[in-house]
Amino acid sequence: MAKTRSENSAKMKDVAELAGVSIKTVSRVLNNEPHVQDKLRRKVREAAEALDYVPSQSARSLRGSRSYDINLVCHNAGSVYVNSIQFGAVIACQELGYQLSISLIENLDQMAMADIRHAFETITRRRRPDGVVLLAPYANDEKIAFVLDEMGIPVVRVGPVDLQNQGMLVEIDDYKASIEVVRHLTDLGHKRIGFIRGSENQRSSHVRFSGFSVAMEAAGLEIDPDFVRPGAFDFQAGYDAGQFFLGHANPPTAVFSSNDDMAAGLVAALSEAGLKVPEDMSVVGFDDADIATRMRPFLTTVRQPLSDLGSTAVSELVKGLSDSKKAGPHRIVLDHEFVLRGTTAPPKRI
Amino acid sequence: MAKTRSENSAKMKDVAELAGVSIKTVSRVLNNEPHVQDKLRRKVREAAEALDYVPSQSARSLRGSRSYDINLVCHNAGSVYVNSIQFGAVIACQELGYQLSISLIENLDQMAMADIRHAFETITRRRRPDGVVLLAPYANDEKIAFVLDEMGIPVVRVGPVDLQNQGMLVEIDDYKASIEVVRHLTDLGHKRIGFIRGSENQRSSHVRFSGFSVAMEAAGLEIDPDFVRPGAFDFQAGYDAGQFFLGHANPPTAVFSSNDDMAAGLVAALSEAGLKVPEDMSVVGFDDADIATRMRPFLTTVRQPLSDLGSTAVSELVKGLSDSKKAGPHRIVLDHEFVLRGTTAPPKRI
DNA sequence: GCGTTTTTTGACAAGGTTGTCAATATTGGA
DNA sequence: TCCAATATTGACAACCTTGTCAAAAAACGC
Repeated sequence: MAKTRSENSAKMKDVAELAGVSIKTVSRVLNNEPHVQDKLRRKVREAAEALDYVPSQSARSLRGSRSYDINLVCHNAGSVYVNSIQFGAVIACQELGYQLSISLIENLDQMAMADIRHAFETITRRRRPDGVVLLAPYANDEKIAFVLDEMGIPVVRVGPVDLQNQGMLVEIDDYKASIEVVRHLTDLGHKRIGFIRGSENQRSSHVRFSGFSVAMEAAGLEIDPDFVRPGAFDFQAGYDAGQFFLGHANPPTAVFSSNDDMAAGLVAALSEAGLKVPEDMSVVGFDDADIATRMRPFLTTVRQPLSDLGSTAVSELVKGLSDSKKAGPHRIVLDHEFVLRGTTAPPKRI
Repeated sequence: MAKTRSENSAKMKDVAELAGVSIKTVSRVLNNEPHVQDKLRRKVREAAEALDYVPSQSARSLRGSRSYDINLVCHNAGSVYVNSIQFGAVIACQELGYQLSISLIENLDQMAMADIRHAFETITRRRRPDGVVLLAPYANDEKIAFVLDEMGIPVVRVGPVDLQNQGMLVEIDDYKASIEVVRHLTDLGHKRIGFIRGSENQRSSHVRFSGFSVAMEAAGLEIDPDFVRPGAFDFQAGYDAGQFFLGHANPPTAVFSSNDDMAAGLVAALSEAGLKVPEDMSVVGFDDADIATRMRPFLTTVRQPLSDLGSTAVSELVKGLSDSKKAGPHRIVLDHEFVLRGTTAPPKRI
């Protein structure tokens, strides 16, 4: 079989000897600390390179204050939303010399404060991550925010949040995006516009709905309460909403769905009933998920730069760590993009 | 802001004092080592519980031979395949007290042996993972296998593999599943059956095709080379295949697609041209991905227990680690499931 | 030129665990 | 009952870094 594991990988001591300096100086150079002559700095770098030296994270994190580990806490590691953000986060971590680890927490709703604290303490103590990336819906959870703050762990939240809590936040402007969607529909001449909400425990559901409401009002249009359907961001909810509209005497001519999956469900329901999209009803989604271009016609939607959200979250976190002065409240808004495709057209009727 | 980071989390020393034993005994108990009286064992467990003790992974991995870290190496962290496996792996890791970290390697095809070795050495030395889970297409890569074996890192491969290399492997029986698919179609009366291949660099493409071929031959049916279309596991490839079949004078009455995404593309192409599935053409996919129940009609397909593949890979890896005797070559085959849905029916014509 | 401040460098301890090995307690055999 | 073998326990070193602090070197002020 293979050779025994450890091998003879170079240690800091070896680098120090080769460079003719003390171990501590090597440490300083490799951590980009000041107080080292440029000449020595170069020597050390060369020695490290020559020996193909890779520092031991275990030793680093045991002794030092950094673990070079960032923990991504999420709810469902199977969803496109989570996975795309995670993808960006992994890339950023690799570039910055960090390691991304994943933690799953389920059923948080039913957890008492003590359980939440326990869950995070376990995550945290096992391999004291330098920071935590908190994805929706946890990004907006007060209890988690409190526990993590209490533990002094830097956090970046991803997604819309309404916590008073200061801290770092990376998001897109869901509100503005929703307004653009409505404007697109009203520009086409729609007046009877429906809306499919997302999960009640996700802040984005509320923000998108509020953008929708405001834009409708700004356009001088009434919102028919019948046309605002509930949903949980899943295909079936969109399908159900479709069934409802099909049974309605005077359905909306356009529907804005809080996400693509539901929009696809809506379109499926309509198509099965023999209705044409966009001729009989215009549909707009949100996310630009895979399904937006797997359905026919392609879905008009709003693209969220999910992978950028993930990488930005990580790089902000890391940036905040090296700034000795704790980076204060901080909100980064990435650009979304309205993607005009085939599911929207002027209304046939009014 | 928050309290300072470290806090006063319990250490092994504290547990030892509370239990009235030596530190080493605590270590033994917590690692399930032999040579401890049951009475002491219980005492230590209670003390650890009372103090809410969580061991420091850094110290453990610095001193000991285990890092309690498992590294998942994959290519594209955005795909459903990868993400579902990863999901299972995270769950298993959490249960077993391990941490899952993710590494992305791109463009491996173009990497020289030295680069591959370097990439893995970096991954490996940073936080010496106890094992590596290698996903397709890397699971079948000779160079990676060689490098990891040389480094003495235990590996579990997930997916079909044709390496001579011994080692652990977790997969489903793609071959058998393909045969079942063909049998289903022939049972329905189909004789002219097409096939859409997957990426050439994925072993599963070849295995599924070979199952297809064998089953066709067993059924006494000819394979029309025209009906075997290329693909890369993506929606577009299926769509393209559909276009081809639409232009064919005498197209197949049924098509077996190497995965669901391509099957969906195929159905989309047919629907756009006004053909009905399954009436005009039966379609079978592979994977039981989300899209299988997002399209209409629902896709007949083969379910891969992806998340189970991930959790099994991790638990086998961990099992292999604790068996002092290196677990030898080892192949675990999980059950797949043929999922009969709406895209298959007897042929209208022969 | 000499004392003082500032910059650069290194010696040493410490971090929390596990491996080694010796010491002690227990068991078994005669 | 006593000695040998075995099972249990603990003392101590070691793992590889970084933080602390003091020493050495350089720069500065007069």
